[in-house]
Amino acid sequence: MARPERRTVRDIRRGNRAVLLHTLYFSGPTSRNDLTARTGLSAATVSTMTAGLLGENIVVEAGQVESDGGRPRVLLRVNPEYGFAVGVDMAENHVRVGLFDLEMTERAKVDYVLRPARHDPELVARHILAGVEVVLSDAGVPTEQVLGIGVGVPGIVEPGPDGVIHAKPFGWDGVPLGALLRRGTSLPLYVDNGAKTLGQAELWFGSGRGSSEAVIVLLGVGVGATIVADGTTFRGVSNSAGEWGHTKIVAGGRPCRCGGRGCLEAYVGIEAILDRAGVGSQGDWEEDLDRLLASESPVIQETVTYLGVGLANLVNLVNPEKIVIGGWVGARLGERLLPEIRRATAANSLAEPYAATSIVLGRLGPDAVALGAATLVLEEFLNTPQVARITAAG
Amino acid sequence: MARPERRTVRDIRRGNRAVLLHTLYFSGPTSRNDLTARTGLSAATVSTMTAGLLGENIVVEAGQVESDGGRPRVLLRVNPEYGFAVGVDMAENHVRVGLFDLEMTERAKVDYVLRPARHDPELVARHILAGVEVVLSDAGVPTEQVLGIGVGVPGIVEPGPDGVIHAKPFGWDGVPLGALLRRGTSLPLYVDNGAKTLGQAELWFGSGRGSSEAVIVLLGVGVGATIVADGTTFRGVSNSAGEWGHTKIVAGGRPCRCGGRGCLEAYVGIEAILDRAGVGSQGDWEEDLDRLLASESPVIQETVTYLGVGLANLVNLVNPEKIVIGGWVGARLGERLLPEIRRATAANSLAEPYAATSIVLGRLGPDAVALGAATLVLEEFLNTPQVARITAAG
DNA sequence: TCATCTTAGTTCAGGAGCGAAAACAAGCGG
DNA sequence: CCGCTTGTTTTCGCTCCTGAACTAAGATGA
Repeated sequence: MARPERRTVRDIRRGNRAVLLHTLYFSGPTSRNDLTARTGLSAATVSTMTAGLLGENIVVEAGQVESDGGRPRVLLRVNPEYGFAVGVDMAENHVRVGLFDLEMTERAKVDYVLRPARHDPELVARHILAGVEVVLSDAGVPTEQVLGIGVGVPGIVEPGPDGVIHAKPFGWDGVPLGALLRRGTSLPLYVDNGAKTLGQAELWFGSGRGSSEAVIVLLGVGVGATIVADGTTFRGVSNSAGEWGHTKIVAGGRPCRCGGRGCLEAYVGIEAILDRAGVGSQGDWEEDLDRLLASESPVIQETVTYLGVGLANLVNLVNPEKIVIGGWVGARLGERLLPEIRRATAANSLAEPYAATSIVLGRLGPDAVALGAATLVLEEFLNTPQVARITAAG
Repeated sequence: MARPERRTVRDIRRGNRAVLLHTLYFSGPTSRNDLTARTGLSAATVSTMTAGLLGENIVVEAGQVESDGGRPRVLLRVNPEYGFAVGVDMAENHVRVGLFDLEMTERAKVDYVLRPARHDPELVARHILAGVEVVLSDAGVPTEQVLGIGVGVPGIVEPGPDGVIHAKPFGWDGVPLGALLRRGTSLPLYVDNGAKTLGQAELWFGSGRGSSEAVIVLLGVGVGATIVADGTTFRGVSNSAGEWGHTKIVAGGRPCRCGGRGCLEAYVGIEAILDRAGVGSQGDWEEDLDRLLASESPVIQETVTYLGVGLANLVNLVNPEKIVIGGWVGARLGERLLPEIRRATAANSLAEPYAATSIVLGRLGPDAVALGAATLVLEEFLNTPQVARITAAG
């Protein structure tokens, strides 16, 4: 049962401020006049509210545009330099730290290679904290201007302030990465599963843009998904919703590294694909996959079929408007096989939900995880724009 | 991306009124004093708001309770007779119409048997409309006091005002049942999938009570699910989310009546269970199932395993707090095999989400579909309590 | 019996919001 | 320089919620 919450008159203000900021952010330079139309707020409210935002330097003017014989419109936009967000992509073999302005333009970045089996939590945390220092000084951004740090990690992230991670293939079971990081910084921290941050990125800035019911799947070493319901990431009760890679598509089938059998990941994860093709996994996975795709191996068609089953299950269960295929394996497969993937999905879904879904490729490259992690910070900023933040600029 | 909506000061009133009504409804008789604590609203607001609700006869007094030496508390509750809701269960072989008061006590009901292959939409619509007449006159409730009619149907219901239904095994493809009904009544209509109305009933009044992240599965002739996210039924983009029965658990497996292969329903739907056991489906399904359960057939264990796979996929993908097993097949299986079902689910889920989920049996009997359909009306009433409804009583 | 205590519920003044409309601003055309 | 058009700000009235003062209603005990 839905349990609505009490509201007070101040919530209106906060809420409408968020509406205004969202609109301004996603519509780009907009006049006050346009804002009244787009938000449905009265001109009066837009006026006073924008005055406040301008005063706080959250919003800046962005030129004028002449109007049909009358007073020209003054364009406004979110000040991209009002604040910055750090996005961290912590993956199986590297830690990547990026600094983004509010328009999500990358201002600096730094990479650390993780030697296999060197996933010591302390070491990773040190890498991340060092990375933050580096990108800030490279870009000349003072810490006070950073709105927060988002971190995308493999595995399941418990809800709660400590950012506790469970990542089997990693050897992490209950590592409180958030707590480790908080020892080295007082900035707001957002730790989330990497598939979810990638999903967030594609949803806001990539192929998912504009959808409010969508699924973004990640095909890489691991297989995961972000389910978007009503415009926000669906997390379930303990933040692990979307573990698509370990749903079973062949009861009792191939063993999976999770310990189970018949998982989707045991068919369409990169290791599984190469293994099924009998390709030695000693070399470079990307090269191996490319060679396999270039060959006429029936394993390709099988992979497409299994992927179609997995996607069809999402179509039936989630009924999304859009499915975005992301991750580097997804990109390679999709590049050449998208029509076949669509056909395989159609063959395994119910007609009505399939007809309502469009299946597309992700648009963002390998940096999507870090970008999405930074987007967590942006999301918070747009939803609850501080009123009393002290700005250095201005 | 979440897109907040503009609010005006009047929305607060409406919203808080809904908060108050929800609290009153679900907490039963409650004093104003308690209401301030439970809702977080100030005593002043509760006072004026309840005065309004009392004046409109939506809320009535329900006795007093003495307080430790001071003025006794006056208890308030939603007036169960303020309005009534009709709930219709339209199934493969019957149409059942029930009249419920606001407390969801059944005041009258009537059944019509549908002869197989007599699913003429006009006929069904006539049954429903006749049924409404009958229950109203049986209970002596005038039409003006009816808040709406909810209808639970098999198959997929398109969003939109016409209640268009797609139900393959039924021979209905694009039947606008809502529009047909509207020709015979001007009451508000809510047409929804039967698995969803059952889910709604279990969520509000059955085993799902209090959960805001849950899945209610329906095991019967068909197999379906209601996914509850943030306290409300998750519908996807075209209202067909939750088609769990046709998700694939064995790629390329047994053929299903939907035309696909390897669907869950082709393993745990009643026809599939009996078929796999080699039981002739001529007799009564319920008897057949009971006999099968009493036997030592390995088909039972297989069924549990397949069901476990299906449930585990829900656990991994949805990460619910609770899974409620409903439907008559679900009840029979669960009665004897719940521990085995839990084990099978555990064996196929990731540890973290499984640990967060409790798997329980539904508590409502065979009338849950009709009750849930009526609950659609109730939900609307609680969320947007009319301000100017004309009441006969009072 | 009645003053006092305790808890419940109501009323009122004050502050915060929004919206409609009037006022003001800023170009354009003549 | 004067109207005209369009964009933005200000003014004013209304609604809402809240805290505090106030009233209501029973219990207690001298």
